[in-house]
Amino acid sequence: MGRKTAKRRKTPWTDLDAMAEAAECLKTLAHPHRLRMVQMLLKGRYTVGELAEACEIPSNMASEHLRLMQHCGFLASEKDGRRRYYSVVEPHLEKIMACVEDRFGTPA
Amino acid sequence: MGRKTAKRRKTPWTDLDAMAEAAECLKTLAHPHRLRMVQMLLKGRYTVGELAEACEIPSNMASEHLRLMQHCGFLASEKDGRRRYYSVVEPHLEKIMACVEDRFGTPA
DNA sequence: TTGACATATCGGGATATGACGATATAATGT
DNA sequence: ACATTATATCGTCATATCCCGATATGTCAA
Repeated sequence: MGRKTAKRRKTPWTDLDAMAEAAECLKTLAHPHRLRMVQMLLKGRYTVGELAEACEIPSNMASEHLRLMQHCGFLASEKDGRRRYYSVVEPHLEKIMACVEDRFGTPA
Repeated sequence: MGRKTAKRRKTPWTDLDAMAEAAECLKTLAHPHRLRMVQMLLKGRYTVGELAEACEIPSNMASEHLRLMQHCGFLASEKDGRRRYYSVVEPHLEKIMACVEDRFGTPA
């Protein structure tokens, strides 16, 4: 008798569709201002304006970066009056940022 | 007397130049075929042709991807006759790929 | 030397991304 | 109601990236 129900895979590697999803997410992360935003948001909640100031960019651009990161599941946001607070919801970001800090320098 | 030699930093975050370098590296990684190549190379040495076949792309494109990854310090290569073997030299790739596999699916 | 193979490089064309100004929406204070 | 603040969206331009065909380089085998 042959193998029962075990699926046969052509290669032992993660399939290319999943790799394409992963690439999308990594591409979203791969931007200096977005990296700083994630680094900050891993430590606490911040508004668009606070993140914009820390990145030295106008707030409309910060808003756009945050929209991208929310869209790919990294962040969530919550309104408070006329401000909007963003925070991290993707748990893997912590490990990835730890790698980045280990390789490219930890703050202070 | 004040603090001795401790450097004062404007922000507690990794500076934006370092983030820009990190972003460059992440951007290089953020491609489905390059992700698969790294996944394979973390398990052993492969030639351009083997990597190209596994990614279902022509070998000239594989060569280009490998050149990019070598240029940013991820890979090294070694010639053997008319073939060229690539391998991983950046130690952080293992952890990052572990994150990717954890989030987007481990092979088999 | 000739031909086949493995890899690398070059040039172009389509598409994606980033930055920016202008404008829009929404909440607050007077 | 009106002005102000905080955030979001839109259109555009410059640039970067991706994919591909064509071609070049280097190596081996006959």
